[in-house]
Amino acid sequence: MARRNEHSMDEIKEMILDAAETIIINEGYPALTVRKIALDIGYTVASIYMVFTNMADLILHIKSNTVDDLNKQLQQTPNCASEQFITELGKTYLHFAVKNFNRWSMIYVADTQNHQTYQQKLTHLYSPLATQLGILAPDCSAQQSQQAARTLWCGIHGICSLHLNENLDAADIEHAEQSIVLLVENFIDGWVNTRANN
Amino acid sequence: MARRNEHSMDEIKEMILDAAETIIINEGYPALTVRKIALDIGYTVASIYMVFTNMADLILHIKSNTVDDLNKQLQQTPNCASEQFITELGKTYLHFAVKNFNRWSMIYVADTQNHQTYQQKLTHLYSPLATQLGILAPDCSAQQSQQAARTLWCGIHGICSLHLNENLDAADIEHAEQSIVLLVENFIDGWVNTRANN
DNA sequence: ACCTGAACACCGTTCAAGT
DNA sequence: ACCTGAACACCGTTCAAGT
Repeated sequence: MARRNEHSMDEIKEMILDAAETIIINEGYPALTVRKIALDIGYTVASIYMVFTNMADLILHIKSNTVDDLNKQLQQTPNCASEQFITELGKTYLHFAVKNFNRWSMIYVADTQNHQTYQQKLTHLYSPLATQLGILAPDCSAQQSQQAARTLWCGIHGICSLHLNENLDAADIEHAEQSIVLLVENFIDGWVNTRANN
Repeated sequence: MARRNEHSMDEIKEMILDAAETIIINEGYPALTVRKIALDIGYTVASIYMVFTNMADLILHIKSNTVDDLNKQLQQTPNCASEQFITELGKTYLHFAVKNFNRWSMIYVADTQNHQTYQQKLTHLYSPLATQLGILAPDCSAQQSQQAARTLWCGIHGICSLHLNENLDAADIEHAEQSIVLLVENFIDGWVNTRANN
């Protein structure tokens, strides 16, 4: 053994990330171990530390990839009138969470490694929401619509988080979706009314 | 050693829970280990398995105690007009989360051990909210106000969850509080308006 | 009956040594 | 330069054995 040179460092890095992602998808985040990754890619445990400083570093990369995937999905939401569009964004978020539950439930897990760039990615997720809220209340400042977007986004996330916490059967997903619709409709109703009365 | 008979089983159970809670408060959930608990109470690791079936069982007890404490705090929210009262409930939830961050951030962590009774405790937290929403919209059914309460509660939780995720400095707590106020006001505004128009 | 000590099968991380 | 094997310091859980 030693000095096989079968793969470049970048290739090994990719193999590790792929293997880790597969383990998470199939067996869940807690089942992820360096030893299992090493076994899957046919290298030793120590070789993983050639390309990642530690597990936290590896996990940050996976979380980052997940947020990228989520962002792409959100951007594919069909364009339509503001309120309907925001509801659709919420539904897209929910369905991503359901279909990618094990990966999704990791992205908000606190981590000492959570870089600024990662945090910015998370914040960027609801920027289309801010745009739409600005359109719905033209008199409000950019800061106000940004704040409202964050609030509503947190709300949507909270619904997904608590509804999917236990079991993700069809009935619970349906409830979550109805809850998102209710939240968005009432919030926007209040948001538009308050501006109109000023 | 062996057969000391210094403490009853119930006493040992209480000692374990106290020690575990202290570790969580001071060092965080990930720092909790059977070995650390055993060291703190002056018993062996194996003795913990005399009173708890496993770590998951122990943790469920701690989570349950936390939810009880949270519920007591919520019930002490001063009584006032419905909308204001709901806002105060949200603020109380936020401040409990801040003051008891390490314990609070555990209560929604999924667990195979999460019994029905525990889930019911979590659901019971927002029952006062349902009452108030019912008062605000007298024509709606109990099921509707229950659903609205869950939605709003999820929203409040989402705000706390995402705002306290990283750092809990004074500025971020202030932002979270403003966000809760914004969510509650707009949601209730929409909630009352929609009922009024029917 | 109460409690221990030691074992078992795991972890993440490191590093001298081999090619 | 690339990669390994073995060690280190941890985990949770179990159970025969001691008083």
